[in-house]
Amino acid sequence: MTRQDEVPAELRRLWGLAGPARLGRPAELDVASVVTAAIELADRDGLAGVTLPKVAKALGFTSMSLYRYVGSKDELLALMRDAGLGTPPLIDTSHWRDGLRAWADAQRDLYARRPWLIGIPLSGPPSGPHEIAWMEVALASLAGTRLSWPEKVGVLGVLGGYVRHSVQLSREMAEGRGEQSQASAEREYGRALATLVTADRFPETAKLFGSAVFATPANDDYTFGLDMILDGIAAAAG
Amino acid sequence: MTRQDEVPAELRRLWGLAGPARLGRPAELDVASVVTAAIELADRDGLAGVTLPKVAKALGFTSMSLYRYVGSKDELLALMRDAGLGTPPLIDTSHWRDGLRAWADAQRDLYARRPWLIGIPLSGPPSGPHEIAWMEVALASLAGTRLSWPEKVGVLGVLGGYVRHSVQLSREMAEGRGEQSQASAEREYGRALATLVTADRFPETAKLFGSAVFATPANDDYTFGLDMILDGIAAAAG
DNA sequence: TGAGTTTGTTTATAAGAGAAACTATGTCAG
DNA sequence: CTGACATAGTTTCTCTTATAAACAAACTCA
Repeated sequence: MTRQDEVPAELRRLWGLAGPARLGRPAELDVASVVTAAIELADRDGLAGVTLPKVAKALGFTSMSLYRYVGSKDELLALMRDAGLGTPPLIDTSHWRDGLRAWADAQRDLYARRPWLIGIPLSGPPSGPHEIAWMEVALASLAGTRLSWPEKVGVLGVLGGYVRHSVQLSREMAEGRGEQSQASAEREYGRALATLVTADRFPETAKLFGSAVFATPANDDYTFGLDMILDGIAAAAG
Repeated sequence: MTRQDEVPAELRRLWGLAGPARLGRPAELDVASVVTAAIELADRDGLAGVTLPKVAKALGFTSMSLYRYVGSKDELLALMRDAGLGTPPLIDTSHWRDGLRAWADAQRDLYARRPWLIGIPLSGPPSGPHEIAWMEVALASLAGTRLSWPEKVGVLGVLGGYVRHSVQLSREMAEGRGEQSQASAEREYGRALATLVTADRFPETAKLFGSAVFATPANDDYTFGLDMILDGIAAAAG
């Protein structure tokens, strides 16, 4: 029955256990509105565009009013993260490999849609309802395997970390090819770098730079890496 | 011969291609001193302790003087990252699996010694001399395999991302067990969370939370995950 | 109706990033 | 040897941000 007392305020806000106080001046705002406004800002201007003053202005209030709802900016980020994750899609978890692949793909799509999610440093174990819902799907996929709990956690870490990392990387590369002016700057940067990475000091890397890897679409790389990890899991989980 | 002209200033600073100007007032500082001072601060106070005013004070100069050497704070962070990586240890790269494992372990040690390295968001492809030296070691390990260049890059991404992620995670857990007062707070937090993660909504996660995973040392998990990834690479690389 | 409570605002502080103008100190050409 | 020029470091200034403290406004309930 989750007694609402004894639950830290931070968790209560994460799980939406607010319950409007019936004493005192009635609230015009609530946590959800604040978080939604912040997310809209992040969707438009990226994480750097999210500041308490800006969120407040978007809502038509002063910065300080937000502190009645979020405690600190870091907490706002945590709330944004959980709300931004949203409810995971329905995934068939009867076969661990297909389940995990679908899970990874869904996360990838999500990160592509909300790049700023990656920018929020995850501090602490998963604790928001959506975060845990995602975790539940992955754990459900692994339920049939003979992995121990710590091993399952390890698998989640590898897989989740990979998706994050992969999206972040392909994002950076895409930015490089973004605008015309920046593209040429990036090209020049690459050429200058190539002159510094000489074959005598860095033989393999020099070969790599000579192979025009950084021009290929990163989609195949993602699939390759994912399969690699799934193979690794297969070796451990049977 | 790496013509120093045409190389962007940022790269020139990263690679130490300064060459003291022989015209005008002689410099009392240089990039290396600034970066060293910043790293000392980071080693002591973490990344949050690194601000331009503080670095400048540590050197006995004003904040603004630093801009003669680093361009922006982000660039300072990039310089710190490369310098903080340092030269990779000598690693036997004749067998890819042993080579990669040693590479991963070395990175792990490094991150343990300089946790703030993980906090610096890596923006853009590897471009500093040390960063590239590390990459060279990993690529050298993979030289004997039949992987394509994009596949090799994929392997590096998975492995490097995993080490980062793993260290970051174990670090967070260690912080949780840090001080006495915080430990109890953390415990209470965990108990409260456990009441929210009910078996009806999150059956697998509830079981996980009931298994006291978060008390185990994370070292085994690291080895497990690493082996898993190496197995995956083996499946792809022969 | 007034005490207690909650909300939003005002005001203030402290910090940081960075721009612009200025001063100090050197080289070199004549 | 002197002035033009270039480079270094400083001073001063402007924004922007997070957040604390005190306060005013709005509501409930005894």
